[in-house]
Amino acid sequence: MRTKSLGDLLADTPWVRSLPNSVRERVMADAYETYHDPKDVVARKGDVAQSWMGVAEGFVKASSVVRSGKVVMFSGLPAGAWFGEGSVIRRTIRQYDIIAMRRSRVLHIPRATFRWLLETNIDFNHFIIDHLNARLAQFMAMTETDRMTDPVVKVARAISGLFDPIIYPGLGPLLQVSQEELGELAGLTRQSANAAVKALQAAGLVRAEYGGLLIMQLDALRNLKEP
DNA sequence: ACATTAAATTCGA
DNA sequence: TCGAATTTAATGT
Repeated sequence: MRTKSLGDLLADTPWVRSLPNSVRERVMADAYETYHDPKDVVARKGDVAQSWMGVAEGFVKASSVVRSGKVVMFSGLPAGAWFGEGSVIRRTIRQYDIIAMRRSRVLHIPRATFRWLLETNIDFNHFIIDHLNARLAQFMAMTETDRMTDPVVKVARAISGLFDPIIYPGLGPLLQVSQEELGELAGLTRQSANAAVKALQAAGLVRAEYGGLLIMQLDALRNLKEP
């Protein structure tokens, strides 16, 4: 796999691009990266947050294990996603486990640098506000979807939620998420997720591939309503 | 839960 | 380094 340098990756990141040169230099100097194999814990629930993180390559998830032992995935984080600002802003511990779902490369902006950006740069503040706002909307939609919709709509929302242009910019049309993972994301068993994928395929909205989905009609997935 | 198929990895030349 | 054999992962029912 061909890999870009840390500097190139940062230079291609939207919020970094909007920074003035002098500021960008410090960000580049302070940033570091980590690599993770599937199932690796990137950050553990309960740890003190040391950095704000971005997925450069791969796919990670934010999840929690509830008492029954069941895994609840709050959010799938594809390449391009930046996350964990909550714990960094509030100087508190992480609320979720961050786990790599496949081989992943994660960029880190140290807490001090992040806070300095927040305190000194207006453009960065705008970015963070938009980001938090988009995420809030996403979680509100998720709550709503959670209670009232049938499995096919749940899965459609889970998929389209991964393509939010503000939170996850620049994703290609093929989503490498297994049906098992899709089930975790949508709060369904793999079996129901499988049935839902079939239904979406029959409707021509996605194509099922081994280990992933080809997204055919993103808007239709977003707008899908209960039957 | 089980059977089938795809992909990834190992192993022998 | 090639391809067959084995193991692991994902899917369909």
